[in-house]
Amino acid sequence: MSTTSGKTLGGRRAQAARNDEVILEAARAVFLDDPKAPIAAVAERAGVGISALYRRYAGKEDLLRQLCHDGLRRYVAEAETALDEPDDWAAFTGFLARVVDADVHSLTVHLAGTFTPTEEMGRDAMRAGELATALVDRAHASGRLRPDAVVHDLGLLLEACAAVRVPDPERTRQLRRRQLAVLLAGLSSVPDADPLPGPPPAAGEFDWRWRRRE
Amino acid sequence: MSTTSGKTLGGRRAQAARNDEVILEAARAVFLDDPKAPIAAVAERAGVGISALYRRYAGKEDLLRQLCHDGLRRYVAEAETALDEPDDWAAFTGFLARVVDADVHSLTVHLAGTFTPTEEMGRDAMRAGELATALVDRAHASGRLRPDAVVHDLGLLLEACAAVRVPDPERTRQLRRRQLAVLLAGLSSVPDADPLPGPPPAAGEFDWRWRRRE
DNA sequence: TAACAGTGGAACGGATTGTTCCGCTCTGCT
DNA sequence: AGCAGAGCGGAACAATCCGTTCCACTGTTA
Repeated sequence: MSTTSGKTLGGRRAQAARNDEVILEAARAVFLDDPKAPIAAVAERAGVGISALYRRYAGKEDLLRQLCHDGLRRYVAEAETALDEPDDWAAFTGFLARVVDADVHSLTVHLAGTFTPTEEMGRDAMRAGELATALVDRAHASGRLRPDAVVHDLGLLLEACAAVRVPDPERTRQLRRRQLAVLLAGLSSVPDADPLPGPPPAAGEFDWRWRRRE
Repeated sequence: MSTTSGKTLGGRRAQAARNDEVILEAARAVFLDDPKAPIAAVAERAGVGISALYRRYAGKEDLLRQLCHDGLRRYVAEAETALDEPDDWAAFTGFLARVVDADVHSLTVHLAGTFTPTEEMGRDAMRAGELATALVDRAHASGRLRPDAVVHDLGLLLEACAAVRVPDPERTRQLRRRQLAVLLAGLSSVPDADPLPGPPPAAGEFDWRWRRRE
């Protein structure tokens, strides 16, 4: 299976191209499960040698950064998709459901601090914040979101869902959906509800992970 | 400051007795923050040498086990206290608030798997389960808890609250209270609510941590 | 068939950490 | 007063883990 030159690659090249995918997928799975897993675990899971990894990424930090950036882009993409939805409340809940399903939170927040971020990531993170605010504003406008909920309550909510984790991934997804349902019910407007306690979560309070830890 | 013999200990003995407390407190603080912190971190935080630790505990595992067991007993004690409360719903919410404030969840579930448990811990864990069930039953009886909530939803709830963590402990407590308020609102009965999705959390699904991991 | 991209995996060096050990201090008792 | 030893600090040790490098090998491409 060889071509003299050009597009459809056979044999070795194809295998290499496929490895690009396999490795990224393995890395995602492994680091989602444990943010400080050894890099060898990724190679093992991908069914490749360590060289195959180092051929593609300068080091562990590089891999983590790319993974995290991908997650961030996914978050932005889902938010943009959601903003196309005409129904304000459905846009809000649909966005959250998709972000929770994709475990974007573990990919972004939980990986932060393990690498030095790029400028572009900073820009994307800012954009993510704006989009989230827009979604929350619309949810407020719909009257279905309780008035004392703020944008940064999303951080709490996503953290809560990401914290649910059992060995089986599919079961994890189900339980997270349940958790999300409870949280959304709790964030819904009801006639005579006690206001949420304490100063609401503020801007910088969840970014502390981004400032290098270990 | 010396006594010929007897009860009020002065000097060295007193210091040692005080260290018992100081060390346990330091261990609690350190391991709550990071379940796999090095044992030296505990000594440093307590302001003592490593010897002071090894004089009291056979090893790291011993310390962790004791810490976890203490947490378990605290859980049981709070549950028993709650069951004395006449108001069913107040008993339920009060229990959760105290358990969340004391961060009992991090002390028990998050430390499990780092040591081999004793039989007594097994018994206490079982008792904890019974008490929790009693509290949930009473909450159901009060009509304030949505009918499709089950005991093991408490596991989800506690996990969600324990997941909230910022550098400042007091602020962490505030944010957890807020999270708890949202979750309790979500678990409250409302006339025409969609049922919670998915198979509800079941008995063995959160005990998986107790079966040794790393 | 010669060069080489792509790879597997052993090997290395540095870092981390649980535990032991030794010497010191200060107490409690005679 | 003086001694035996409880209590302690912290260096030292051994084991482990992990990121990265390196080299031999394989199949492909030209």
